Amino acid sequence: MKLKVNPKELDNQKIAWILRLIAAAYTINKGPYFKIVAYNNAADEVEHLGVSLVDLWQQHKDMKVTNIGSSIKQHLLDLITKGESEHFNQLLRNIHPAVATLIKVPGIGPKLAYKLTQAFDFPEGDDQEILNYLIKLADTHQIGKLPRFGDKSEQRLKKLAEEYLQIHQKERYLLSDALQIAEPLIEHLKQLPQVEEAVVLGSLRRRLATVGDIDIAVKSSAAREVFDSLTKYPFFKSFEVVGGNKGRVVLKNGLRVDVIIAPPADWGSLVQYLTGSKFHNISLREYALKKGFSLSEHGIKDIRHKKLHHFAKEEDFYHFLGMEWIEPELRENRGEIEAALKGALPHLITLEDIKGDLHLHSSFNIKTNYDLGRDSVLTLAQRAKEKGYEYIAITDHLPRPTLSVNEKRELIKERNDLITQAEKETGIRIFKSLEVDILPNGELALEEEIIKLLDFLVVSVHTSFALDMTKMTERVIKGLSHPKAKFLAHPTGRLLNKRSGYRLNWSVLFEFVQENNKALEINSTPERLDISDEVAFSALKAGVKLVINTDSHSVQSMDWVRYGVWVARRSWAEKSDVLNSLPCQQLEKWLLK
DNA sequence: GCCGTTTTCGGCCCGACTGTTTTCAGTCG
Repeated sequence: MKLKVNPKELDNQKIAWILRLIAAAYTINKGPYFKIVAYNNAADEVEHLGVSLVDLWQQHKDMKVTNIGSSIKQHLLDLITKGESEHFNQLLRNIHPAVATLIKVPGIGPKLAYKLTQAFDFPEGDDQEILNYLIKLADTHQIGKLPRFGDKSEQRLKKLAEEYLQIHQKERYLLSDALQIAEPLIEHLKQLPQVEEAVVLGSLRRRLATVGDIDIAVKSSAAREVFDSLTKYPFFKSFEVVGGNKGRVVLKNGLRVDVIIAPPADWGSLVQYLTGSKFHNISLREYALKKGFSLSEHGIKDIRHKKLHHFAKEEDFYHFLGMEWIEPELRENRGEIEAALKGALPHLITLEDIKGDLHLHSSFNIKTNYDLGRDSVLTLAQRAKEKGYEYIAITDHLPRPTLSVNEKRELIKERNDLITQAEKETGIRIFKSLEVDILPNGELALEEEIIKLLDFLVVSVHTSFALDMTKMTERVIKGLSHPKAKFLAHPTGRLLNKRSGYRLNWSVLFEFVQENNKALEINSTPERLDISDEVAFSALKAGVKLVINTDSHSVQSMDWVRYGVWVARRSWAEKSDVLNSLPCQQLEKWLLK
């Protein structure tokens, strides 16, 4: 096959797929093992980059990306500039295009894909066409005739292809949805006398914005009894599989939860292993190997003395390797192992550090074209008090632009009186603010006479998402330049599982925000979580300050702040990086300056 | 092909599962 791409469509997902295809080509051509590993590592890296690789290299030509050295970079630059790479095409010359589709299917690797395309006359079409052909081959029992293939392989391949065609579009769960399923189940399990502890695992424990599945570990020596008791869980429907210490529970809403029972003596090793991330664990094993240890879910093996050390506590697992215990949110292979060895891990911000919410919508009828909140200013303030906050900001959307300035002024004055009243009643400091649209030309959609009546402004983009990166960056910077604009809300406009958000030149924006004493919001709305932890991580490196807000339209959603705090923790944020962890007086110095 | 607390050469994670076949290759998380 020949690889020809449209450079404009080269997003990270596609680049990663191409790198995996090259790794597959090396595997098929029996190339050196280390090159296969290198290309796969490069693919992993690109997939987890968080910013577009093409954008990155356009902004900084000599930007270093881990696991992409001079060689791979040159080939990728060929793709970006010319739409193809001679080196890649050379490697792919004996390989049928269908291989590129087949290796996307989990369960089909390079060798199997190659064998199939050698044995049969695959079409050169899209994924659907190729996989339908594979299904047809299985149905007509042609695969089973191949050497070292039988009925079972045939059925397995058919099932894999069908699942890919169906499930492949399946959305990942939002973190909030997964926790709503997992947390009550954990509580149920913890109440059993045979259960000492129960925790979520994997990306759920690391608090990723979205998770692929829900896994729970249970510390107990009585696997049988634990599984029996699960049938009494109110939302239990059936077991899909149970065997030994593992079981998959189907809940009444159809969702599946994997439960694994670990004996107390090995709890630490198992939970460490199953929390991941994969890349954290690989790095940890590489480090351990240099010290003569081999790591697994069973414990730490001393290679020379062939002795296996068991760990009841996860902390002890890390301590044994000579490092601090690492918070799950940090386990993404972003330097946490080096930091843990030096005793230099960040002191991550906690939920208790948050002193107020600076992005809340009230039910005050401000005659806006957008949604009103459901609860009054007073109700929001009372809830803030219950949460132990010192302050909040009421940041309703703009009054309709068709209203006259006088009408707007009357509305804002009426609302200001209401806020002052609620402030008196609750003792919570309430800032008078609005969430102001940044128009496509960068101007704010609100008159200066009205802005004067407010303490500060939250600015954000709600229209014309399609501007190119440079124009969008100029737009938000111009919007943020207003002296009263303090932070950019939901900076990329992304909606998880729905839209990817607009692109910004991050280094330019970071520099502006940092130099002008502004901030970027981590929006805690579960379907936003915007900015992402990857972007926040780079923002903090550039010295940018953050604010963590809920963008609540009701009192209930004020509790979403924990999701924003988790994003911040995943980006290594400490209390001092987040402005709404400041006590009220200090916050005012920044906000009202 | 890439990397660096064995740092510019020498090494590159671990165990389980599956299917097919008597000892392992391929794939995954």
